[in-house]
Amino acid sequence: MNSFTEENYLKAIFKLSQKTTDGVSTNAIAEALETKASSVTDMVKKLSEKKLINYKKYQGVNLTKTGKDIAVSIIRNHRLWEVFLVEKLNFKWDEVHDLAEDLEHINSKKLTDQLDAFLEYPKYDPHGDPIPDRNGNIDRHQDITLADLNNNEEGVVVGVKEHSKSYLNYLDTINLVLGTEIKVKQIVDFDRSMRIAVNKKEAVNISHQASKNLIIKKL
Amino acid sequence: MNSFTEENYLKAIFKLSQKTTDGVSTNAIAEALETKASSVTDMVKKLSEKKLINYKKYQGVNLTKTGKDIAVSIIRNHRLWEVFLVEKLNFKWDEVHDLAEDLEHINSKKLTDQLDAFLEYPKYDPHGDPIPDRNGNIDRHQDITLADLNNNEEGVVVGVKEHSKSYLNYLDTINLVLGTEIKVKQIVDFDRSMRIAVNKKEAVNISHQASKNLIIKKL
DNA sequence: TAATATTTTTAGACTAGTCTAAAAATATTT
DNA sequence: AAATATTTTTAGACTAGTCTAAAAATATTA
Repeated sequence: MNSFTEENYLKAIFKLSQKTTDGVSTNAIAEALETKASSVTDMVKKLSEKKLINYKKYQGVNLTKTGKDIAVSIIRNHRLWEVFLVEKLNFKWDEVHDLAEDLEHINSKKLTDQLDAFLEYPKYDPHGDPIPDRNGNIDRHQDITLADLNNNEEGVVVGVKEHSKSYLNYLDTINLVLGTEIKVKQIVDFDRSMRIAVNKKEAVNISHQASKNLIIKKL
Repeated sequence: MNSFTEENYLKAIFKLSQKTTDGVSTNAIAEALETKASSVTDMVKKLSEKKLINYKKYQGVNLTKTGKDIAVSIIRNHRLWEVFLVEKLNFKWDEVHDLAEDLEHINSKKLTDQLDAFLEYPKYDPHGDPIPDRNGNIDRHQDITLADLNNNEEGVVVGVKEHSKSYLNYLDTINLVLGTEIKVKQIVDFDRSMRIAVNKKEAVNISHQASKNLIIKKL
């Protein structure tokens, strides 16, 4: 059995290793977990002992098969709980992250699989992130963002790349949720902000900072 | 915020204080939590510092108002999660304790209350234990057990006093679940075992050990 | 009430995880 | 390639929670 702390390290390493080809650096882990590099070194030695990661001094780390399986199953838990909270308990999409962060560590294959069935095998969580299936397969969807669209192109919101409360809340206020249809009306050269039509109705202005974090499926 | 460990101490102290008029002893807590008396002394000092219990050396402890509120809310969580697991995720009543033991520490008033609503405000958990309401009121039901019934008396199973997997599982095998009707057919003087009719059908034999842990409402 | 048994507390040590400060290794710049 | 900057590791200390062994307090028995 692994502690919550160990599990959080594995999850962070997994997510960081998605973004890079070679080993995940000590500093990157430290930043992700808001801890110090020296603490990371200590933990990384421990996880290496347990054969959950491969580690050579100064070389960064990579997950082993076992380590990756654990990380993915925690992510599966996290996303399923988020669906539960939103669909069944009426939480908003900006309220569920912290709770799911706790719930994800409840360690029971049976619980996870029964929850999955109860929710009718959802494919995506409330932020559009794909939910790994019980074998750990993740349906990686492509990364076109609103910022990649050209003038007059249309798309549907399928996810977000930024999960902060403030961002999600802002999207809510301008009626951008999963499934919303968007058409680009104007791209402002100066600051790369966009004027967009939301669900064929009102045209709102959205900053580049905001548009580049909105994952879109082109229509 | 309190650690899981602190919460488990509060819960144990609460349950022990139900069974006694005066202070809960160090040894009793140690036994309940399967730890050593010296560890209990340490923790008891800490909880006393935090004003969650009253403690005077060698005198045993009692919960303060705040400590009691915390303990009750954890018990509320525990029992609501048990209902969820059994009603919604198809767990058996002998499978839910350990999971609920983890889930009970997820600390969110909103989560608890939404779960309560989702489950339609259940009054009892799958073992017949009363669920405290959101104000912490517990509907203490009386303690008549099957062992208290006389010959030819009838009752309905409303709970159990023993929560071990093996006991619950045994009850299942002889079709004794919540709501089962029982009639006492014979009381064996020698070992105080009973011959009982279950749901007006088959007559089975049940030991005193087993009958005294079955909470009954007389008919 | 004196002797003995039991319970509780104290003292000091251990583990997991964290930190700061300094040393060692690696990377970057000139 | 030498000098400098950055990253990573080490060394040693701290906290929460636990333990063993011994001392102190309380309870029981004769």
